[in-house]
Amino acid sequence: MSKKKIILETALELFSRNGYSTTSTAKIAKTAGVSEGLIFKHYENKNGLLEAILELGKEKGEALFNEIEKFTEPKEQLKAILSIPLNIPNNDHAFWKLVYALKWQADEYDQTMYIQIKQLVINIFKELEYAHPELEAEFILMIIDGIASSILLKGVKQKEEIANIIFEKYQLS
Amino acid sequence: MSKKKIILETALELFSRNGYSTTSTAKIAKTAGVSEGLIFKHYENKNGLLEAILELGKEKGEALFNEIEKFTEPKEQLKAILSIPLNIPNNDHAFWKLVYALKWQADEYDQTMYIQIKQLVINIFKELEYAHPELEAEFILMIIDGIASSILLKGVKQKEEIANIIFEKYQLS
DNA sequence: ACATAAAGTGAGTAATCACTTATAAAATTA
DNA sequence: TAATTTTATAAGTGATTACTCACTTTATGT
Repeated sequence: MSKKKIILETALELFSRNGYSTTSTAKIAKTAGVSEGLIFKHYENKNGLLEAILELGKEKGEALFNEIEKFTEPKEQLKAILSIPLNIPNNDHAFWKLVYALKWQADEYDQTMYIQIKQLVINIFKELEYAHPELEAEFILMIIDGIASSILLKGVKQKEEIANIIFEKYQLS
Repeated sequence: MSKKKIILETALELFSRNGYSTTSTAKIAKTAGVSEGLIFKHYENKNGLLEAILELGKEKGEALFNEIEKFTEPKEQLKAILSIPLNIPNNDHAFWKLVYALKWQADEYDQTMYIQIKQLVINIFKELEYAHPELEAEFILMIIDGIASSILLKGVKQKEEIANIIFEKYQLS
């Protein structure tokens, strides 16, 4: 693995575990086993390093989105969406924890992914002829965020059982 | 208001808006209109200042808890619990935003409030003869966290309508 | 009124911050 | 193989960090 990649992965790990602002470039360099200057050769500044990490994660989000659109039945799509936080791969754990933590720090954060998936959920509820598709979509995205937060922070043991409870409430089982 | 109190309120505001670690004691002093040294006279260090803020908020949590226990009917208690995030007073907004942000930074965070309220919800679901009271309790606390996060970060316009959607799903309306 | 304590200040402190620069080693190209 | 570019380092830079210290002002109790 190139030193450039090592820097990125080390930074992701440290940002995720200890927070962006409390992680110094000196710490990243030492942990990654490179000189501090190299960080600024490859990524022009600390924020550039963060953006490179987030850019890499965008592909993960889009892959997720495409996966859902494969399903034709709205109920199946809804099941897939509700299952997203329950199926976060261990590899992506650090990335999503960082994303969720950043929400609370930055003044503005990227909502394109949120808007995209919300529209998808609205359409699903329209097809299912719910009375208030927009509200139901907003609500379900809150639930998903709640589940994701719980998993990322505390770890949830009984993922299957939690999934069943949601599926029952939306008559998807 | 005493300068000690002004420091505390200024710090709460800045910690909440810009994050704990990115808020310097110099910035707090300047914003509060006091000398930087005074911060350390009243609160032994920066972390002590944070703890004083959180300590003050604990009472708010306990007051909330007592308010719920006043209800005798389990369904009414559940309604009250689900309404918590929807009824956060504007005054407490900064405090709760800080608490939620800190969850993602600190290695460990105080879970006593969570455990307390979880037990309350478990008992409610037992009384309502749900099949899996513990799981249902865990799930509903995830929902509450999701709603709270959404309100604190984005602000939710249609709080009433969101409340109705949840109440319908739990047959509380 | 006087002594003691508490509140408050402003100029320090060493350490750490993100970032730069000069220079060397390694890889690539001609 | 020689020239050139890329990768990497080590030792800096000024600015900012949390915190201290010597000192003054204000309040309090007898």
